[in-house]
Amino acid sequence: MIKITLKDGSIMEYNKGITVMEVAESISKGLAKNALAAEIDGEVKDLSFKLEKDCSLNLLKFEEEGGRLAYRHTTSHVLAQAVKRLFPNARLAIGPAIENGFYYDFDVDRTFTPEDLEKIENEMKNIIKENHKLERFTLPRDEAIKFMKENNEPYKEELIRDLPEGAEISFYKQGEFVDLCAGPHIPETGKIKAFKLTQVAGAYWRGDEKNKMLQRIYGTSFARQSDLDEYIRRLEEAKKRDHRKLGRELDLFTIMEEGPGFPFFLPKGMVLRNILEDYWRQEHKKAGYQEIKTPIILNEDLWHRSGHWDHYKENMYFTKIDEGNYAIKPMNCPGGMLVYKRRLHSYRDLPQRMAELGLVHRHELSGALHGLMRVRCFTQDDAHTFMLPSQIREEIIKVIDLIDSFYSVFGFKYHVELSTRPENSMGTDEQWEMATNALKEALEQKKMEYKINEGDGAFYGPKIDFHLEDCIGRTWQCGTIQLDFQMPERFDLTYVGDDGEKHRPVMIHRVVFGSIERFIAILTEHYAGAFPVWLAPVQVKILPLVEKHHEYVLALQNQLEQSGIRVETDLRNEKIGYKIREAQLEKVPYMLVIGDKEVENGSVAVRSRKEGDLGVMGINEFLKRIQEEVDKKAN
RNA sequence: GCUGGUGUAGCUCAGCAGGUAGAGCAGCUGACUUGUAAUCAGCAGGUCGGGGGUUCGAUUCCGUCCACCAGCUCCA
Repeated sequence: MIKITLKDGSIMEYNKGITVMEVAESISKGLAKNALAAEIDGEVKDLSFKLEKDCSLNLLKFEEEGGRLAYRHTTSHVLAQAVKRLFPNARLAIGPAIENGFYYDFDVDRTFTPEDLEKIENEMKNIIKENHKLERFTLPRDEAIKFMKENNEPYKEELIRDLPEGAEISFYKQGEFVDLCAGPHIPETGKIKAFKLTQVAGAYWRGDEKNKMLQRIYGTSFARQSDLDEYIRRLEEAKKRDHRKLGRELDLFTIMEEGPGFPFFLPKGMVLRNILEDYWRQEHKKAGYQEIKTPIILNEDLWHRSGHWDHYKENMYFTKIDEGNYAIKPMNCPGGMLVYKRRLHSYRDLPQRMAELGLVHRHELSGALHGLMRVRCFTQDDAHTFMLPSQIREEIIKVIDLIDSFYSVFGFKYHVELSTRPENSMGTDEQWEMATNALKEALEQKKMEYKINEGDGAFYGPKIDFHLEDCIGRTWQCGTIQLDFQMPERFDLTYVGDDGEKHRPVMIHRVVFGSIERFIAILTEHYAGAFPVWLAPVQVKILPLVEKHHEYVLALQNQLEQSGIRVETDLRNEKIGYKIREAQLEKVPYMLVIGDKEVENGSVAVRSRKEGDLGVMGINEFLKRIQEEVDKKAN
């Protein structure tokens, strides 16, 4: 007998060798029906897994990540099986479950068309109806390679060859289809209730652009048809929030053919941008930062000294001035170094925090450009802090707190990643270890959960990245904190210690918004263009009923503007419904309807974008209301 | 940059087996003087992404360049 600890803490006894499925059946019929996989001592396994010793067991349904991944992973196998039936020449690459679905990469001579997808979907339905059992088996390495050779699957063969020594090589068989796979999977194909193939795209074998481009079919699956429908509806909803569409409709910014990746900010976008920058300046002043501005073009020699020439040249633009070679800055740090170096510093003056809203230019691949999210010039809300080694942790924590205070104003959720030393980086292992540990310690002291991104750091140091979500769940890196021992070395930065000797300061690079452009894009999608009053480019729109009210309206506009409110008036000769409709579509937070009654007793009829008609109130009452909302930065 | 797709009026889109284009909204003009999401009428608006080739003739066919979209790669 073995003892099995269930999720609720109860301990059950079973015969050794019992399968997970049998345990599930013994607990309840419903559970057995809905269970897709199981977590056994923390590892996700198939339901057919045999329990041989005491363990903890947590049955996973679609609602649990482990169950969901197994379900979608099996759907991807069904996709591969259908493709092999319809296109026997297709070679299989990989087919994992991903965040909102799954994909499978194929090497095929022809390109899949939408009609092909439809045919594949139909074949998948057949496979589901045929209800094949998924059977797991393992092979020793040489047999596994032989097996894949016989099946003419060169990509699978390569995968097996790259598996570490001693790794178990497992396969899953469903009907005539066998795939190399670590699993886990759901017991049979018939359990898949609702799926859809969503798109085809190219993808490099192993994500390396030097390798062959394969064809990737994306899809998703759900335990219920209604959930799939809801997912599709959400995607459509998200399209309406796309900042590129809203940016045009709300006249915030534009990107023209004449400047791919170089956005133009229009008057309304500038209002938003300036509010963000004003707020940023105010908060940074409070947090002990001084502001500087460094030039956009600097001599090429500087970039040799900083290491950018060796590590970042591909992304930089260059120019010539009077026969001299110059570079357009892709980062603000070298300029910041020069500012620090302009004079001697005492240990008493550290930490010194120098902030800069710096416009940087980077050559991004044309295919990577994406509205304001991915551009070729953007403004970083940068800062470089120079400090004593003993001040590192405290400074990092201060930055973490500052970033958190910004994001919470907008109600953003974020997650944090720690990126470690990349290939082709500067410095010694000791320096990197020290820097990485300092970041870790700060995160741990803050009790923050974080994911580690091996090899994803900057070339000069490790970093903590803050990722925000956009409207369709993609995450974008915004804030980052990077610890740097290299630049101070390269630029021979010093401070004078209490011993009267020169010492090397440590530096951090950090941004809060990341890029003002990207942050505005995320804000736009987050609010679906309906910015809260404190951010709205136009806060109030005054709508006179007819011409005789214009005089009152203009005086009212003046009064509100004197109080710092951003106001527009609609003096056109149109019906009130028409003016309201337009203001509503422009997502203006407040509309003031002005007719005879309002003119007579000096009031305004207030309509809120969110709540509709709020009734008549005095001008001062309205002013108080809106000013309070602005002061609170209400969302 | 790579793979696939797209490019027609300010916006959303129709059209063309090859004979130089049309709608709605927006704009302008006029009428209407209006109480919480579209008043009516008229007018104007386009080298059909750029430059080539085939053709008597190309917005339509072919190749090329540019831009955009999705994904890959890369990143704030």
